[in-house]
Amino acid sequence: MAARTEIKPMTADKIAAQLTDAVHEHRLQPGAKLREDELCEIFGVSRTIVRQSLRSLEFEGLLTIEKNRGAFVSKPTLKEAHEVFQARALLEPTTARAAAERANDVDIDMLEQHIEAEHAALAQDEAGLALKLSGDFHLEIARIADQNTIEQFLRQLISRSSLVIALYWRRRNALCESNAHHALLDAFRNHNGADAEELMKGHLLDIYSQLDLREREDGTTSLRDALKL
Amino acid sequence: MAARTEIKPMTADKIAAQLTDAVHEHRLQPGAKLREDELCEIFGVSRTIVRQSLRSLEFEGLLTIEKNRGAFVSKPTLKEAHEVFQARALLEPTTARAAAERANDVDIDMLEQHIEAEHAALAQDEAGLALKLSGDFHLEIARIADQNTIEQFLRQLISRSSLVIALYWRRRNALCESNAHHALLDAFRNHNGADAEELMKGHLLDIYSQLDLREREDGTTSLRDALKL
DNA sequence: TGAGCAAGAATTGTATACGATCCAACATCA
DNA sequence: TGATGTTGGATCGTATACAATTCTTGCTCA
Repeated sequence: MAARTEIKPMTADKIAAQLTDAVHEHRLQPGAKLREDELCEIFGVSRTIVRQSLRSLEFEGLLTIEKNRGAFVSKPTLKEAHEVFQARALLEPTTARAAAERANDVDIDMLEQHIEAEHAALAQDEAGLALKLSGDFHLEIARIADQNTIEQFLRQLISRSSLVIALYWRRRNALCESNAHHALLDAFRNHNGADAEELMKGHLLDIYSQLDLREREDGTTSLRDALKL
Repeated sequence: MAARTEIKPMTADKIAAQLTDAVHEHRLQPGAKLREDELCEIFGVSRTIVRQSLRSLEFEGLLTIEKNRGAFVSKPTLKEAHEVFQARALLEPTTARAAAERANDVDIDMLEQHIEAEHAALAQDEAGLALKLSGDFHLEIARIADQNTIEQFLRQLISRSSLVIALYWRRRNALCESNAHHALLDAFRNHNGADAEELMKGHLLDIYSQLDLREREDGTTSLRDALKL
C-alpha cells in the first residue's frame, strides 16, 4: 500500500484521476464541495496544480465550477440523465460489435479479469468499487474496438452515469450487472459481433429502466431525511 | 470592426472562442504554434487566463499541448480522421431524425439563414467562413433536437472535422455541402424524420469519401493576422 | 423574535515572480 | 569541414502574492 503522504509532487492528472475514482466509487457524493486549499494540503501541491485538475474534471462533466463559489461534484438533472443514456445507446452497441469482432485472447483475458474483480468487490460488499469496475469494463470494450475518440466520449458518459446512478438508482444490488457482462464476454469469445451489439443494447436499456427518473426535491431533503423529521 | 486594443479584459472563454473561430475558418493551420506571451499581448490579459483557454481548447482536441514546448493547432492523424467521421456517423443521423420531428418554424428559419449565410460566404470566396458556417449548421441541428450532451460531443467532433478537412480535403469547393444542407432543410420542413436521418447519413458519407492521404506543409501566417486583430 | 445590515474571515480569481526546460547560434576540436 | 559541446535568450511550469468576491457571524432596530 502506498504511503498516504507522497514525497514526489503529484501531477494535475494524477490528482484528477484520484478524484475521479472517489466520485466513481461514490466516496464523494454529488453536491460535495471541493475546496482548493484542502486539496492543496492533501496532495502537497500549490493551488495552480489543484485548479488545473479541477478544470479538467469540469470539462469531463464530473465537477461543476461556480464562479467565486468553488468546485462541486456535479448533480445531473433528470434531463441530463436521460441524455447520457441516450448517447450511450448510440455509441456503445456498435462499438461492442466492432470490439467483439476484433478481440484477441489477451483482450478477452482482460475482460475476464475485470468481471472477476467486480465479483470480488461485490463479495466484499464494496458496492462503490464494483460500480467503478463495471464502468471500466465498458471502457475496456471501447479500447478493444480501437476507437480512441469514442472511448474518450464514453469516459465522460460513464463518469456522468456514475453521478446519475448515485442520484437516481432505485435499488442497491448491482448483481444483474455482472450477469450482463458475462453474456457479453461469451459473445466476445465467439467473436459474435451481432450478439454483442444486441446484448449491449439490452444491457444499457436494463440499467436505464432501473433508474428512478421521477422528479424529486433538492438535496436539502437529504438532511431532513437524515434527521428523520 | 472591433478595435485592436480591447478595453475590457477578455475572459478565457472569449479567447478560446476567437481561437476556435480562427481554426474553423482555417486562418490558423494545423501545426501552427500559439505562444502564450503573444496571446497575452493580443488579448491584453495575463498568462494565467491565456493558459486557461489553451487548456480548454486542448480538451476539445483543437490544440495539442506539448510539455515545455507549447500549444500547437492539432494535426489529426489519418486514424483520428476516420474515427471522427465514424463517431459522427453514429451520432448525427439519429439526432437529425429527432430534430426534424421536433423542429418548429423558428428553428427552420434559423436553418434557412444558416444556409443563406453559407451561400453568401461562398459567393464572396470566403471558403473558410463557409466551412465554419457549415459546421454551425450541424450543431444547430443538435440544438434543435434538444440533446445537450450530444451537442457537446458534436462540437468537439466538428472542431476536429475542421482540422481533418484542412489536412486531408481533396478539393476546395464546398458546393456539395450546401446542396446536402438544402435537402436536409426540406426534410425538416416536412418533419420527415426518416428522410432527415437518411440524408444526414449520406451527407456524412459524402464528406468522408472525399478525404485524401496527402499531407500539407504548415503555413507560417502571422498569429495576429490570423486573428484579425 | 426576526429581518436587515455591516464587518471580518474565508475562499476564489488573477497577475506576477522565479525556476526549469528547450532551442538556436556560436565556438571548439578532431 | 563537420560533428559536438556550450552558452544565452526565449519560452513554459509552478508557486506565491494580492485583489475581488462570497460567506459567516454578530449586531441593530422595528
